[in-house]
Amino acid sequence: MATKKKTERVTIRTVAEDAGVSVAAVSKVLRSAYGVSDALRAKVQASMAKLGYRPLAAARGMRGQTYTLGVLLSDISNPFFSDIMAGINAALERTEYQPLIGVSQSASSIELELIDAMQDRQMDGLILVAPRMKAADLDTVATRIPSVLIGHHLPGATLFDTVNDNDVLGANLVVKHLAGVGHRNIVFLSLQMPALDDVLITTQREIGYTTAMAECGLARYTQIVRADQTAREARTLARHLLQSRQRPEAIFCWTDFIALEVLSVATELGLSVPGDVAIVGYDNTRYCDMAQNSLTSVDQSGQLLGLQAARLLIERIKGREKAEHLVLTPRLVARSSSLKVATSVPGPAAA
Amino acid sequence: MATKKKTERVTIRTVAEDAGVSVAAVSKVLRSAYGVSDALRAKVQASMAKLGYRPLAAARGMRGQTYTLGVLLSDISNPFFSDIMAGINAALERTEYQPLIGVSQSASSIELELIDAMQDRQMDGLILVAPRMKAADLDTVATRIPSVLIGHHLPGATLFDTVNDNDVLGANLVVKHLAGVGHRNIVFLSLQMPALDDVLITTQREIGYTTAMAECGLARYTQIVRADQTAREARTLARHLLQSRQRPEAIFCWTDFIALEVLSVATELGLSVPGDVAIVGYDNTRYCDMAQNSLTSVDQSGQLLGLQAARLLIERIKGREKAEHLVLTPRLVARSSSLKVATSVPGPAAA
DNA sequence: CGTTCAACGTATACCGTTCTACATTATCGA
DNA sequence: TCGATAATGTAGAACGGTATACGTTGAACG
Repeated sequence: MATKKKTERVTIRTVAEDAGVSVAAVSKVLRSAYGVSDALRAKVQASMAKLGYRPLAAARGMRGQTYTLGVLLSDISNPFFSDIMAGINAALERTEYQPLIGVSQSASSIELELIDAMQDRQMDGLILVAPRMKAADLDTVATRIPSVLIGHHLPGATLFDTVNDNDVLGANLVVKHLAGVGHRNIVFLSLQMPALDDVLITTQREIGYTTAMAECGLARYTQIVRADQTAREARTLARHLLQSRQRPEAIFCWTDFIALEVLSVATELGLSVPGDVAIVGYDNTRYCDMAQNSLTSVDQSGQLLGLQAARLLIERIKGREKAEHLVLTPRLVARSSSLKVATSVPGPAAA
Repeated sequence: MATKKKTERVTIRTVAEDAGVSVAAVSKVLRSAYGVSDALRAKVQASMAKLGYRPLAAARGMRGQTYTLGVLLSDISNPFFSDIMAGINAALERTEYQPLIGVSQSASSIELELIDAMQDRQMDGLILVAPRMKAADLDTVATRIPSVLIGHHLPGATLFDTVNDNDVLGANLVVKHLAGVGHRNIVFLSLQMPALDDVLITTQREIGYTTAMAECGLARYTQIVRADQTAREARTLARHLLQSRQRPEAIFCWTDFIALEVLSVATELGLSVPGDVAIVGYDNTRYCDMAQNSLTSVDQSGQLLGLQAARLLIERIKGREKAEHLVLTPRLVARSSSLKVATSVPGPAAA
């Protein structure tokens, strides 16, 4: 009982001593490595349980793995990301891996710092959600740490895996739906980007929008406007659009949060939705289904995206070299914000 | 140039060699420890910059600090938490500390696992946001790792600091406001808890509600109903309340998200808000200000809470022993969801 | 009955820091 | 000029794991 020092930490050595085996044997059990008899394993596990031993991640990190995965989110306030996290957590539930989140606040400089920080902390793998950093930086990162990207279209990438929803199709569905209920002057409210880049989901959605408009014979109505992430700028832009002489018949927003702001501005201006203007969002977050919003949106199961990303990452950590690129299929959820007139047939309410 | 091994990692030794000093000297510079001349510091820093040296957290963790702080969130989908994170990030901006988030999904078992995981990873400090774990477990954690709790009322705690908003006052403001515009039958929609415990913010709000009702002479109208975190249960309960014979004149919800669900149900039932029923939320998240919601709420500056918590944590890591307990003051933001009749004077819209 | 070889264990170098204990100079007052 | 003291720098032992390189068995085989 009375050991010399007080509050002695339980290390692999303590366990070895208690079980009457070597340190290496304990380590083998821990890593479920080759060359351990059932008897020995049992003995060691008994000792570990008895002593309440927990391996120290820092020490493991010095030579092997840390069993920690880094998740890079640009902004936790977007409820879509919480779906992704739920999927990641579900996938890692029964594994030894622990996901830890870093928030980049949508700034590419912070993004890089954060990734460096994760690298310094010897993370075994990275899940990057809609990163904004340069392609070259991304490659650098991916060569050092197994990485999976969500919301980054680069099917030719060899250094990392990607998991995406088909954003071109998603935007396509929206335009077809709006055109189907008779709208022609459909504006796409997109995200302000430093440069148009095919890897970005917003660019993909712009492509889907433009293509679909052409396919519907509405090419001459094609109009893309862009605002940054802030509610403020989206509102200014929305106000401008809604008060202009030829007010759009429908505004399709790149993400739900922006659509909700547009809905707010329309309401303030005394416009009826969808009577005066139809509004559509993207991501089908929980707010869409609330009756005061009843926002048509595109469902892209964030949960599934997260789950698959985590699965791919584990595979990659375990040694897979060949890149995989998953593309899931979106689904339109029509609600009353986009139906033509008072023929409004709202989708079934939740609960 | 051509060293033996390829892609040699830049360690403290590489730097020492390059600068022509000892390893210990470099370490001293890193830690800005005592006994370094300006000349030496300059030399070392030049080498570090030249070689792009970054200290390995795992190695530091073996001996000293990891410069990593753990943030425990129950659920990232609540936008209030993103405000808290923004505050934490702001406070740590210019420091060496890196915050990493773990999500417990509101389950106290996961909560404990997560804290163990953070402990295994040698986090220097913990910020726990509205934890659900038992007091004893909390004490155990706090004795091992410097901890600050947000949204946990325990002004007598000696092992950790707390940062809170005055929830009793917040609920008080709401009741006074509602009573002021003539409501009497005010129901409080609270959170289902395993047991009533004064440390919980919801209990505090219940107390504030009950007290204020009594103070307003409305004791006989006092009614508290409780639902769990899910939208489903909140909706069921809301439907029940709104369809009952004596429908409440006002429903005060413990958090915005629930209030928005209640608003949704009310809208579905064809009730006018605030004409038929007033609705009030808590946290003043971004959704409150949207015109379709225009939800009266209590602002408790999550940003400030996060900022203060991070500040206190750093102090504690640096050695402060005496516990500090901050209580901030909430502010009511009245919007049209709670005004008596068509005299509705909506608050100024954003932007 | 020797040889081979898989199965099981062990000893120990090593990972990249921190930090104590100590060595070597300057600085300076008497 | 001589300690005494402060200032600066170094050597090297930890920290707690991992994983390589071996040593020892015992069973199977020819």
